[in-house]
This record gives sequence, structure tokens and C-alpha cells, in this order.
Amino acid sequence: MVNVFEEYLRPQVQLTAEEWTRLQALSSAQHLRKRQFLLHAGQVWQSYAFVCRGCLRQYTIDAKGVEHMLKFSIENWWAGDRESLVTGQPSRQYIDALEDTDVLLFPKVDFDQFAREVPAFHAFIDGLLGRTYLASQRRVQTAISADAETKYREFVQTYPQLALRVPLRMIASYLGLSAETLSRIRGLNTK
Amino acid sequence: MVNVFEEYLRPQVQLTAEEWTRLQALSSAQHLRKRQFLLHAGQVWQSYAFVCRGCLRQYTIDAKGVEHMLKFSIENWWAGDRESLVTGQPSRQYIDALEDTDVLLFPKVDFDQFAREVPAFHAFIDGLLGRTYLASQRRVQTAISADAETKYREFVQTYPQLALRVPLRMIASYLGLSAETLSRIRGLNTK
DNA sequence: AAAACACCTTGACATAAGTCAAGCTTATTA
DNA sequence: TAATAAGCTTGACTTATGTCAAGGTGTTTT
Repeated sequence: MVNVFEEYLRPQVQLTAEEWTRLQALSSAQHLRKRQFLLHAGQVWQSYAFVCRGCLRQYTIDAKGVEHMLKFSIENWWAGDRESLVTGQPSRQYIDALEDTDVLLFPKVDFDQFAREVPAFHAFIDGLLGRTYLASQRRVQTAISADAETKYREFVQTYPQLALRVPLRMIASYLGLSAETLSRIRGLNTK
Repeated sequence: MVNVFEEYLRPQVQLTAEEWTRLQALSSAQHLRKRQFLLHAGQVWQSYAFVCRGCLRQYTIDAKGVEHMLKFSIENWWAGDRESLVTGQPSRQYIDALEDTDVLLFPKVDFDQFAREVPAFHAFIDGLLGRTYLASQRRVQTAISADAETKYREFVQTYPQLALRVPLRMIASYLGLSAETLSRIRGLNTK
């Protein structure tokens, strides 16, 4: 399981053998069965989570009981509620597994400490955060300007791996559409 | 003009007199008349821009010629197209002034260099980016889950300064609504 | 001080997308 | 392997929001 992380990280950051060992020692593996929760609203999120295998969904539930998908995380992605992580406040989000999933958890304190002491790693995390932010901005732009069909097309183009793997009604929710609307749109595209 | 920046930064980062002088020396002031452009689609954006006075809008124009507001920046806010800054690719965005505006420009190369050499400043920029990213995530969440009225209410609550200062049709665009819809919503709230 | 413009509002109508409900497959679970 | 649940699709209907058009203020501009 650490192997997956190693293969992910090695091409991106130059770490000494010692640093690598130390980083690895910070992590703890966790296995999630399908439908099992990694985070529940009300809990404080205090880690960085790296997905080695499987698929997670991150979502909120509104006053009417409707779920709103915020993010999906498959192999080589990071997951977690950054807001809770940064503020220390209880999360309003849920994270659970759409498939049996293996996760590496890095406690915030240790992880940040490590980043502070290893500039190359720090730079890598900064870059990651920057790219994630850009992706978020693009999502905003699509959300405010595109019609339903365009939203779906862009999603498939951006995340082809997810389009095949995640239930449609969750993709619909991610895009701010009803499941029925998304189903009809797909009907059109197929024909 | 540098005073505004100093008052903004001093409470947030501890810089030595020398560092402060050096940072200041990197900046160049620019004055924009109302409606004047700071960035035009096709140009590469290569700076960090700090607004000392006035108000900027940042937007795209789609294939139909419709503008979509991405961001407004008033005093003590940063502006710029991060995507173009990071990738070095020509921007697809426009930035122009809604009022006469004073801006401090920090060339990317120098700014990044300074951040690398002054850890406290680096940490400050990281924190800023992190908060901006959180704001973007919240905007996504509202965009996919809220109705028109809620979007507007949250906007007013989050940015009361902007609600008074920016033309309604631009706020409507920022929220992904038509100007007419926003106007009707406001009619309801007032009564 | 006109003239031209930018901005907001309102009405009438159009339409994209949502809701509710049923039926049909394909996975899970007992 | 029967039973249950999850997921997708389709139809009929509703609704929120968009579009088009006109009129009214208030602001720039000449």
C-alpha cells in the first residue's frame, strides 16, 4: 500500500532515503469497506488522506436531506475536508467509500512539520494546492456559465476515469443537476 | 499608495526593515481609470496585483459574447489570473476597473524569489492561497446546491462591501443568474 | 444643458431543468 | 437462489429561471 504512494511521489519529489523513511513512518494505513465512512459531519478532520486503491466520495447533506457531491477521490488522489483541517472546527462534510478502499493517513501536525523541514516536499505540496485551486476555479466557471449538457461533457473530458466508475446520480449531484436530467442528456449523446 | 499595502501587510507578517524595503522596491504602482484594462484575453499574466484603492472586475467572455464575472477585487485584495501566471499560457480572462483604481504590481519572478528567501512571507502567501481556495470551494458548493435567492443572500452576507458597490448585473453574472432574476429577487427582499 | 449612456425594474412569454412516479436491470444480501 | 436494494431510464407535468422588450432614473459626456 505504501508502494502506491511511493510510485506516486518519487517522480515528483526528490527525497533522501532517510526523509522517505521518515515520511512513511508518519502514515497509517486504513482500509474502508464499501459504504464505510472516513469522515462524518460533526467530526474534526485532522489528517491528509491519500487514496491508494478504491474510490471515495465527499459530500454535504442539506436541510432537506439532499446530498451534494463535492469531490470524488480515486487512486493517487488526496481527500479530506480542508476547511475543518485548517480551522479546527467540526466538519459539515461526509466522506465515505464507493468501493472497498485503501487510504494512507498522515496526521496534520506531523505532515506539516515534515513539510516545514523538507523544502522540496513543501514546494510539492504548494504546487498541488495551487493546481487544486485552479481546478476549483474552473469548476466555478463552468457552474455559473454552462448549460447541463456542457457541464456533463466537460466532466467526462476532465475526469474520464470517474465518468465510468461513479454512479450517475452522484455525478449529477456533483454538477448541480438532477439525476433525471443527466440521464436524458446521456441519452442524446449516445444516439 | 505603498502605505495601504504596508498597513495591510504589517499586522500579518513580521518583516525586518531591510526586507520591507526590498519588497517595496519590487513593486510598481499603476493607476487605472474607470473602464481601463489591467489584463486582456490573449496576454500572459505575470504579476501579483494588490489593489490599494478602487475596484476591479475579472471575467471571461464566452462564444456568444456574454461576460461571466469571476471575481471582484477592492482595496486590500489581490487580483490576477493565476492560471496564466502558473502555466505561462495566454489568459482567457479580462480584468478592468469599475472605478478609478490604484494597483501595486509585483513581478512574479521577483515576488516568488522574495517568498523563497523570507519564510515568514512565504507562509503568509501560503495561508492566503489556502483561504482563497476555501472561498472557491464554498462558491462551488453554493453554485451547485442553492436557488437564486439563497445565492444572492449568501453573496450579500459574504461580501457586503461588494453588494453596495458593484452593478447588479455583474453580481448576477457572478452568481450565474440573469440580471432580471436578480432584480426580482431583490424586489421581494425589500418588501 | 442636451444628448447619450449605464443601470435597474417590470411585464409577457419561452424554456431548461426539476419533480414525481413507474418500470426495468443489475448488484447485493439473506 | 430468492429477495431486496441500487441504479438507470422514460413519461407526464410543474416550476424556476431565462429572454425579449419597454420605460424610468440617474450619470457621464460633449
